[in-house]
Amino acid sequence: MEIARAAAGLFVRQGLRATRAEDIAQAAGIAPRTFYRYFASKEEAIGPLYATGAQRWVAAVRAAPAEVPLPQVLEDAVRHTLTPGLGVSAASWDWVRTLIRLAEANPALRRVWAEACRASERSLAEALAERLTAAQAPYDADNVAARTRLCFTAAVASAAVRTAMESWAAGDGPAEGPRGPAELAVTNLAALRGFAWGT
Amino acid sequence: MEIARAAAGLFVRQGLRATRAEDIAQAAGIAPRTFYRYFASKEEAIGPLYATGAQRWVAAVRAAPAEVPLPQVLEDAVRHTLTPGLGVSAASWDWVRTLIRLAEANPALRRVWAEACRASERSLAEALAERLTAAQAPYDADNVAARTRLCFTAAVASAAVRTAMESWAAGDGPAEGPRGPAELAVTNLAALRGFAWGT
DNA sequence: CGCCAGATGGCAGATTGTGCCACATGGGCA
DNA sequence: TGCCCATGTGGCACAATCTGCCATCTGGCG
Repeated sequence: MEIARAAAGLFVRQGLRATRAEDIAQAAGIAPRTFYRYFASKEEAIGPLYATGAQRWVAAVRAAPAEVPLPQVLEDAVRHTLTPGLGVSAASWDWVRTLIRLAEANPALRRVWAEACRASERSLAEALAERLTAAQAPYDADNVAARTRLCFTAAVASAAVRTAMESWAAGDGPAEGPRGPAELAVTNLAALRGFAWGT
Repeated sequence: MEIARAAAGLFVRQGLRATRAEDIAQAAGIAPRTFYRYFASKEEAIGPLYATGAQRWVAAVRAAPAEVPLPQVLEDAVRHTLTPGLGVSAASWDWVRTLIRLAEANPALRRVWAEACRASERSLAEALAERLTAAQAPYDADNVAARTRLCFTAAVASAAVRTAMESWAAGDGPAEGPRGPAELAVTNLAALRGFAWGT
């Protein structure tokens, strides 16, 4: 994580191209060889920064009791994790915007971002599966149709947050208020009124 | 595209790790230097294979008249492009399954797949924007809320297809019939009955 | 024929990524 | 205390990946 911060700082300050893996290692106070023990490439170094926010969100979903209806759970999780001041400082949101823009601008980093989104989508799917079993609902992981439905639900929920983040980052609006990522995501979820969430 | 096929063949036959960029170049009958003129890395070489199917689908959506309701357009596009025999041979579907599994198994290739999905999602968003303007609907690309909604709609539709493909590829069912990718995708779209598609 | 634009590829070299082994640290155990 | 082992670290060499620069080829066009 220290490494990730060091990498992000260098990428922003001097560009992706101009920073070598060795530079990141030096900035993080480790040997180049050790850097490659943690990350397979220099781009991957900022992966953890992309992942943490999503992990908080999924954790919030997972922590919700199975009795609460899913749309409500998702909305609450969004409000609790994507709002400045709640665990994430306003300055951090500047970083988030910067990093997402960085990903937009660079193919190699965009892949890292895409992979992070995918990973969070997958862990959300697992969380949803747990909810189903917790609710005594019949869920057969071997059933192609059931699994597809679950993955699709996770993908839709995940996309609501992702597109909100990306749209917000592309513009220059504030991180809070009706144009902030949290409210944009909630709006997306609201558009899903009528979606068959799968009990 | 010849290059992509050559790369896929080598990746499947001898593994990603064991095939060097030079091998792909040789198999495709070009010089290593030329290979790098087309692709930034050896993994990227199979990107076109991931992209073509999605491009066909988006093209089908774009070709549909603006009068037809969007859910219907998406469903028709799915049936016309994801069904064996309609432009894509059954043998090709074996390749599709193999390539998706390859992506699942390898982080580097998974990123290429994720990037391809993302690219198709973006071009679908553009197609939807065109539909809106064609239908004389007010669409303001500078409006954060409007853009978010459009991107989200594209993401949801794209996810319906993507999760269908991935679920199908993960199992060993046939490429046609109710467990084929086309019907799985249609089922996903059906779950969106009630989704506010945005006129 | 001369010229140009675009595609190709040879070559050198910086950078990336990896296998192998050595060293340090710290905890458990006789 | 001395020994062993597990774990994290990093040096070193080397294969592989990319890139910049320039030479060559090819086809169209006046």
